[in-house]
Amino acid sequence: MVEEEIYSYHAEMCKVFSHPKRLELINVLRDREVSAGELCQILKMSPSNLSQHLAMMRDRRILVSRKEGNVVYYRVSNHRLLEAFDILREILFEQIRHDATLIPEEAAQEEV
Amino acid sequence: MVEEEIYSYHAEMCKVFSHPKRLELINVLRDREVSAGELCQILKMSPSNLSQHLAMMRDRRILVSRKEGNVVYYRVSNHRLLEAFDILREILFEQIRHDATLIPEEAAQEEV
DNA sequence: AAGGTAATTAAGAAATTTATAAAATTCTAC
DNA sequence: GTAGAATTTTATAAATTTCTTAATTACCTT
Repeated sequence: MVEEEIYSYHAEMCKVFSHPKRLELINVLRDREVSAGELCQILKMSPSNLSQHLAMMRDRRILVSRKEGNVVYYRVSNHRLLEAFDILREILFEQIRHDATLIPEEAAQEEV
Repeated sequence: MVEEEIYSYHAEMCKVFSHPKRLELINVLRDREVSAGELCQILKMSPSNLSQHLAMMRDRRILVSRKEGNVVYYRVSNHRLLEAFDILREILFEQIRHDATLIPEEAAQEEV
């Protein structure tokens, strides 16, 4: 496999993280398996739209599913994904904290 | 800041990783500062296209720049980003290795 | 097998992202 | 200040992503 191809697959994988609802979904599945129907309610999305997001995440093997009767359960395929998720989220929080100190009123509050 | 908003920012940040050239760019900047012009050559991109990618990465504060004369140098703002980068890349490699063992010829080669 | 529920698929419109080409900006050196 | 190099910006066309609605599939219950 060529270097260039690897970056393409890597980018495809990262596209999973580039939508707020998909991030929320991953966070919901952090420590448990949840059915498509429950996910609809939790994420407040239409079954159809959710299903499309689930399909693309399954294609890229970020999620795996298990069918029980009529119900399909989803879970995260590899928990190291959540490490990456958390690192990026922490970096984001650092940025937000840093920005807060640049806003006079908020910086003043911190000094209290 | 609302939970929902955080996911949106988080997703915006992750969009940086969802393009193969941007990933390659981050990898080039892993351990050094490089000018826009050099990046053009290394990544084989037009100055204009590269500059647009650099701008969006700077907007999201994944990169920071420093100007010296009329040369602009770029570097990664936070090295923890590379931890996330590497975790995702490793997961990708695991997937590729796993797939290889499912292909008869390749699996046979591994047994040699 | 008929009806109901859960989930997926398909089709199409709207929004976003990406790449290319041309114009503009910034700085250096003469 | 004019010419030239490095970089950025603007405009726009092409490609991709996202969401909505409607149709379909899979499975359970009676």
